[in-house]
Amino acid sequence: MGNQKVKWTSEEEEALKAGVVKHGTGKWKNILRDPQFAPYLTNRSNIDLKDKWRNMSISYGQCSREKSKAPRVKTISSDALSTPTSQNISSVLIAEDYAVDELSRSPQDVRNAPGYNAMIFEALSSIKDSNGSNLGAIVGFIEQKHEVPPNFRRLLSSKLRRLVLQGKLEKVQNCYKIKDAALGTKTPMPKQKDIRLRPVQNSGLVISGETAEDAAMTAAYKIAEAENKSFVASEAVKEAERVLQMAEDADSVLLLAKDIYEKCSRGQSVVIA
DNA sequence: GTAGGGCTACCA
DNA sequence: TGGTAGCCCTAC
Repeated sequence: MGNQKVKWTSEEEEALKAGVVKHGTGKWKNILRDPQFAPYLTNRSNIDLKDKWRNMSISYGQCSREKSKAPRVKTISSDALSTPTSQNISSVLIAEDYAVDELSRSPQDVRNAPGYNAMIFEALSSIKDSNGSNLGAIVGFIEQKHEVPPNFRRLLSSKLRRLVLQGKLEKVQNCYKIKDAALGTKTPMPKQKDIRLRPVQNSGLVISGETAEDAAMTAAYKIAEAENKSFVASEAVKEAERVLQMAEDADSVLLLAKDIYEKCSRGQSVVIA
């Protein structure tokens, strides 16, 4: 509201990245004091550096499907980076390669997330706390049922505020609850049992007791949920295949070691290429 | 001094 | 409407 936002220049970003490589994450003051980077960061505070690094990290780890297995810049410990070695720096470079890979994804990939409104209503109606549910509880509930992006908490916070402004949710202290007026009207919690399709002449199907908008939203929610489950299942299969492959590799190595041991114990010489 | 959450301008 | 990013506040 009126506060001018100053975009980070590429020079500033490069200086920040290099500063993190040299000093480690969380050493924002040190980076600012470093004469190597200070000239590029004169307009930035240590808080700015922290926020920018957070945003960069979130952007790099954006795709939820990779979050459990791919290296993320944010996961590099500050201890490891505080004493920069070639190995540490290479970790950063690997992370940056990953970042480039992530950034090359279409923004559309990121935006094809399931309907958050539906998830929020689902969580609030399931938790059923008369005092409402706080952000953590809602995030926890949704995380249990859906794959969520790394920055989901921030997204959800924005979404909740918007719903409060729209009068669909009520915020009491730090807890959110569904406004009574919102219950049973628009943006309902999609429940399968509430959707009853009945055939009519000429037009195929209509939905009893619901508007077309409600039905569309419910359908979209269900599709998104199904796609989510399908994706999670396919990832689980891939992971299982990877583990199986690793087990087979380990077996091979074990057999080879056993073979070498037996030959050695018989006094034979073993040449390893 | 830093981390994390919230707010909000801005973009697609 | 969904999402991003910069700034601010507060707790530790």
